[in-house]
Amino acid sequence: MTPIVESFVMHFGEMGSRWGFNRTVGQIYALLVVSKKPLSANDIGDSLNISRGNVSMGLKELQSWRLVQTSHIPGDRKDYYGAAGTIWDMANRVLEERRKREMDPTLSLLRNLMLEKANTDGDKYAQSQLSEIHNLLEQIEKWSTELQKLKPETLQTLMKLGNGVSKVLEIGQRRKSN
Amino acid sequence: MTPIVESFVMHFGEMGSRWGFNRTVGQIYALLVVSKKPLSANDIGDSLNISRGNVSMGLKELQSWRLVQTSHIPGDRKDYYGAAGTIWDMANRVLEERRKREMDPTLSLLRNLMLEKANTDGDKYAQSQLSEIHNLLEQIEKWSTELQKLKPETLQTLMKLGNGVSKVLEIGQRRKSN
DNA sequence: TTAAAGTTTCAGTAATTTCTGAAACTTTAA
DNA sequence: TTAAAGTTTCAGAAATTACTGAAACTTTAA
Repeated sequence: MTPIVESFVMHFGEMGSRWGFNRTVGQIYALLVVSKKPLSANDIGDSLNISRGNVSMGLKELQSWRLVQTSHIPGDRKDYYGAAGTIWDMANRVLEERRKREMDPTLSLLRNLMLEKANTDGDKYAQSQLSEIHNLLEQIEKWSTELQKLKPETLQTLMKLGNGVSKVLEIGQRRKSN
Repeated sequence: MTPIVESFVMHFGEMGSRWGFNRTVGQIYALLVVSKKPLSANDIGDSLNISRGNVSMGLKELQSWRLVQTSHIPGDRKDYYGAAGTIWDMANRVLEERRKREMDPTLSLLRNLMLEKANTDGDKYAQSQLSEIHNLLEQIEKWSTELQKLKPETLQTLMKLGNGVSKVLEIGQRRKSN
């Protein structure tokens, strides 16, 4: 690894835990992203100095995130791995996976708790708070799911619009009420 | 704690690490959110069965996220803690803090690496990938910052619009080109 | 069908993160 | 000014999470 690649890979490793995967997984993915040609599991282990078993676990995890692609070389039984899709796809996958892990379990718990009978005054207050959180989370979840369905270009337009979005919204509102 | 409150608190503890803080911090915050009246550090420690020191650390952390509010009772020296702001504020704080922790360090590293001289062909490819990631992150960062500046109502309108946003955008586009 | 090449699993070890509890420090009523 | 009440800090213990390396398993060319 050249110094540039190495800093990038190490950084992704350190950030990994914040992004929802462990160090090794982050390093492997980073390495694949900056490698022009696909790498074998052994190549990866050698570059990163991690055990063969760990490489295998990491690749499995990345596959579950649909972030790697395998390819083959004729006459060679080895699997070769590369980063799947565009950077854009990557961001989508990460968001999606995080939604699943960070929001879905909470939404489901909140739904259950909202159905429980509140016996005390305290419980009534608690449930009202729970329901607020539930509504907010649900709205965010719905919205992010729908954003992901937009064509990347539309999303880019929207993002570039930034603050200006309120102006466009006003126009839309006006049209509606006319 | 009633069973409802307890499940909620425990769940927030478990989710904590995914949301960027540790178990205790999650539990404390959850407890404050569902408590009508502010609680003293001792109340919190007793309810959650965690050490006094740990409560103090947790509250400090929550304060750095600007998620708690202190209040006082006349003739009582103790600090009393409650959840700060609305649920909406909470979501904003969490997003903001996570942006800081999850994106800013990476953006800054990428900027540096893009300035490095690429000596090899591999490095050139790596840098081109880095720059793609950089651009995407920067766009997301800018956008999310601007979204946060919108009035909650505007944001709600936008969220409710969901997929329909593309229609409104088209209208906006048309107006522009006319 | 065999064996070489590759992949996966898993028990034990290492590293990291979190928590405790005691001690130090701070504040204020008397 | 004192001491009681409250708060903070921090070194070490406990719990959690990640990693290694060896062994088991799978695949396929010959």
